[in-house]
Amino acid sequence: MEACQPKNQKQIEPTKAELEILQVLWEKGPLTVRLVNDKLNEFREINYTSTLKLMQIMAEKGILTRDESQMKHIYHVAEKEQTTKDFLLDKFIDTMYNGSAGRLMMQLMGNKKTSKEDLEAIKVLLNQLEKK
Amino acid sequence: MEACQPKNQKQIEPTKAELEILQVLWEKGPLTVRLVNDKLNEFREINYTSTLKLMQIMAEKGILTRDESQMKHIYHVAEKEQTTKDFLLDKFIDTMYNGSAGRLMMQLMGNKKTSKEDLEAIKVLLNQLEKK
DNA sequence: TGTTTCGTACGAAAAGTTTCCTACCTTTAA
DNA sequence: TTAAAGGTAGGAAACTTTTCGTACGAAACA
Repeated sequence: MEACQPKNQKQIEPTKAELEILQVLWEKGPLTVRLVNDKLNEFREINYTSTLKLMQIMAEKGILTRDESQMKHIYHVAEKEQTTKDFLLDKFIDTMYNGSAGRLMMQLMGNKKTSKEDLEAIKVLLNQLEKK
Repeated sequence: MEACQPKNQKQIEPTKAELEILQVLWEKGPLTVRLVNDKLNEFREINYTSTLKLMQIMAEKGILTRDESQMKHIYHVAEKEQTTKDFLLDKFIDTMYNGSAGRLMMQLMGNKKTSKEDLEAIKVLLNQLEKK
């Protein structure tokens, strides 16, 4: 079987289901399909072969790579987690805040989800950035 | 024709194309299909009836309401812009940062998209929040 | 050694989303 | 008063994404 070539083009945008799988792999590191599927089933019912198929497609697209040296293939995330997250964050900011990260910040600061600790940490970071 | 009832359930998640339309309406306020379509065509080719259909579907789903008193129906966003954005932001934080707004903050602060002015504004906001 | 369990591969059905054709009505303008 | 322009409605085609059935090979085990 051929090695899976990542398409040499701009960042690939994962679908919703693909993102679920990425989350598992980001958290746990390289895994077999079985283990990914078990994890997914903690949240929702999903057939083993469905997860398999999805991960095979992701490998074709170049989102994942896999180690086929064992019978149980091991799937790895192809891009660095941070690279993908940066990309998705940018896209989110573009569509939701006209590309202004500041506006997103504003919304976050007013958000109940931002805790006191978060705000403290931000202050520290701000000071660090300022010194440079 | 019946008034369009928003489905009485949890927040509806707009699709990609629906979000495009929401963006136009958020920016411009209530509009006819024609005007929304014109705006969309500044970015990409899209047939008038496609936009019409989409907006009709959105009305059915309760994402939009419409004023049918004129022949040219006027479409309004049903939810407050901020409500929808809060919802989408929450979802984004959940999937990308395990629900921690702080982590998103951290990424933003390190991001090239956050300008000096943004950082300044954040500092001001931080101080305001602290005083309370 | 047979049979059960666990793995991959592949194709296609099912579901969701987007696009546009066609029909038909109203308004506008020649 | 007719033709053209512009509006809505509805259905179906096209495309994308998700799900799973079936086939078949390898490993585990009785």
